Amino acid sequence: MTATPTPRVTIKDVAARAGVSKGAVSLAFNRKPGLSEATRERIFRAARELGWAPSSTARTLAGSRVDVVGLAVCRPARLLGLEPFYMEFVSGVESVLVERSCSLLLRLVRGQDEEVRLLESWWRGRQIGGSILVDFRADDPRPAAAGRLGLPAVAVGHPSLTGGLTSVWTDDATAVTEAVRYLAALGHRRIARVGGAAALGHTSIRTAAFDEAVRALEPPARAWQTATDFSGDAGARATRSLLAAAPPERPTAIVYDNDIMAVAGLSVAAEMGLRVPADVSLLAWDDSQLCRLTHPTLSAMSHDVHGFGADVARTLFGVISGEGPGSHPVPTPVLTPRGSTAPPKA
Amino acid sequence: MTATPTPRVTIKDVAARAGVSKGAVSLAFNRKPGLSEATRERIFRAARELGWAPSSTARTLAGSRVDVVGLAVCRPARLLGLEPFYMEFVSGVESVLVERSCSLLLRLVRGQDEEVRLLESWWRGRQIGGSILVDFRADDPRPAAAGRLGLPAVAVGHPSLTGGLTSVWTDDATAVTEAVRYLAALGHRRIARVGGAAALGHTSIRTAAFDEAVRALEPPARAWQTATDFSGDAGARATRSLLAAAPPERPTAIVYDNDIMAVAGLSVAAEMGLRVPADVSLLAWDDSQLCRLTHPTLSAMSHDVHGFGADVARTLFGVISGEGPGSHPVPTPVLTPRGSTAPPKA
DNA sequence: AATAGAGACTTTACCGGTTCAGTAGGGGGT
DNA sequence: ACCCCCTACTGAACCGGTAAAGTCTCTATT
Repeated sequence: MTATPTPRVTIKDVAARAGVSKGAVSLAFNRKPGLSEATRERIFRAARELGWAPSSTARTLAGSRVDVVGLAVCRPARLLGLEPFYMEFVSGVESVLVERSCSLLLRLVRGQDEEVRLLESWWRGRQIGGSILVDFRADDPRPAAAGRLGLPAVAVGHPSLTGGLTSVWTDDATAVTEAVRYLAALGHRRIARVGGAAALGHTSIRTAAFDEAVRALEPPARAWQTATDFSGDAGARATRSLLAAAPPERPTAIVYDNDIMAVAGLSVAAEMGLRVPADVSLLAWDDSQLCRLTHPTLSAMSHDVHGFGADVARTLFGVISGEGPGSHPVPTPVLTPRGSTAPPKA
Repeated sequence: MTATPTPRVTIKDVAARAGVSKGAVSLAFNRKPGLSEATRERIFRAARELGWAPSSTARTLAGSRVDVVGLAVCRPARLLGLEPFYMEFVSGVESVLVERSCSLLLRLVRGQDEEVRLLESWWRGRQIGGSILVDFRADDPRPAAAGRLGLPAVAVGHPSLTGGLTSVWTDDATAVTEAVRYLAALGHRRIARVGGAAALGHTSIRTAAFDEAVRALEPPARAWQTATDFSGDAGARATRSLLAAAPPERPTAIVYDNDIMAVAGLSVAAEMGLRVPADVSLLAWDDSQLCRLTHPTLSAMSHDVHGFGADVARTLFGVISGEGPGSHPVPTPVLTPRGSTAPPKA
């Protein structure tokens, strides 16, 4: 990409116009001491008149801050497009970045190794000042890589998964437990869960919590769990196989790990001639607008994904400015009952 | 954001290890003539051994290419998250950027003025080498801004909207016409369209084409059109009001401008006790996985959004490397009939 | 034998900032 | 009147590359 002969205005022009050296302009724009109020004012006026803003490229090269935050996402593109989660998360992140005139460098990667290489090259090339890490797996290589590089990073995921990195997480275990208790309280004793990708850490956490929660029920209940790839198709397949059994062997309630799968489940139930919620109750996760667009509307474990993204970004700025590792829980998803859950019909 | 005392390896280290000057290293890495094959090889080996890659920041500052592409999106975050379109589009763009080791700088903005300011600051600060422009409106200020700045840009939208910029577009008019003819061929004579945001250029194009297509029908048909904000809620409201009328005044087929609204419409029909497609046919746009997850499945005007994004990115590289303005149509969306369209019941 | 020209590098001057060691000028203390 | 210190600012080096001009060595030409 070649440059165009646009007459660039640089710090030198501003300095000349204000009648000072470029060092002075730099001091002014970085709010550092050593300038009189009058000079400072003059410099800002000159900059305003010329429409100048410091070049972040030059700043970066000169060794100060890097005002770009990296986000590598490793999921097949088609899935990504569908999951309302990501875009909303990104918009939350953005909302905080904008306040600090930072930008988001986004990259879709195909695997964790690629992601590690990317982070390394971003960081070593000073392209980013820090990074957000999502979708943790067991034995994730990223915390070690971040540590080795000294890359400021925030991990989105439970501390048990994020290898000592500063983490921001929702308490999935508690949420799963709440979901199970809610369904049990409605009278359900045959409860299934259509989980997300088995390789993801938070899926394991939810799986364990679900088992635990069902085991704790009194009177005892029957449980089913499957893993999927989060896609609607997988959700549909899982639902079909769950609902294919005759009534005593068929769950009366199904919990899904995202809302796409729940939507798919709803349609499978309809296709099989089962009424929701009379014959089977459905409970979605990651409540997005989608859950209110179906008929019946979907009950969901909902949380504020936008706010979540914002929290993550804020936390990252903390890490960048030197805060030690920490663990930041965000509010647990709350149960939002709608039309898809009800007591099982006798 | 402060730098960490990571021992950076720079071009100097590579030069020293290969026993040449840094100029030589630069020549080698930019595949420029003037080096013997042996030296070139030695340099690459040294770089590989040290794990060095040129710093894109320094490169940018030195005045050569900027390997970042900008994309500012102006839509409310909640909507964005829902529209499968964007993430899929972005993933298509990425797929081409990755091949050329470029990155995507993404920013959500709240208005066109903000976007113009952003583009200006990105470009003047040499943060981007070019930009993708989406969501054109009437009298859009962006083509003029891009022209004034000399910013290489590709406009996603019909040439009539994009003010002389190189454009990549789908032929919405033809697609709308095809949709109308298809419904008419099924026997529908009362056809409604739930359009997108009225301010967007492609919405006007579709609106005009719809009018035109309906007028051309023989025997004559009755038509309705509304504008929305693309949200599911708006789609639901529009559908409700369309279906509230008694049969002779009620459309027997509805076309939606995206799939979210079609899903919402489907649920409204169910809620009102109308059968799809027996009582009313529904046709979605921007076919995503969502359309196959409902019951009945949604017929849709589908196109390859991922490929569209890739085309846009490729075109942008063309513009960046100096190609003059051009107009690049991509394949027209094709009708994909599924379960939500059928002849109206007598 | 002198000269030109090409090939293979090296040197050097930027790019647009930051940073830090100076330095000029003014006020206070003795 | 002299020294010292503080404030306010300047100048130059540097960040990690690129690019244009310069140097040196060889070979081909006249």
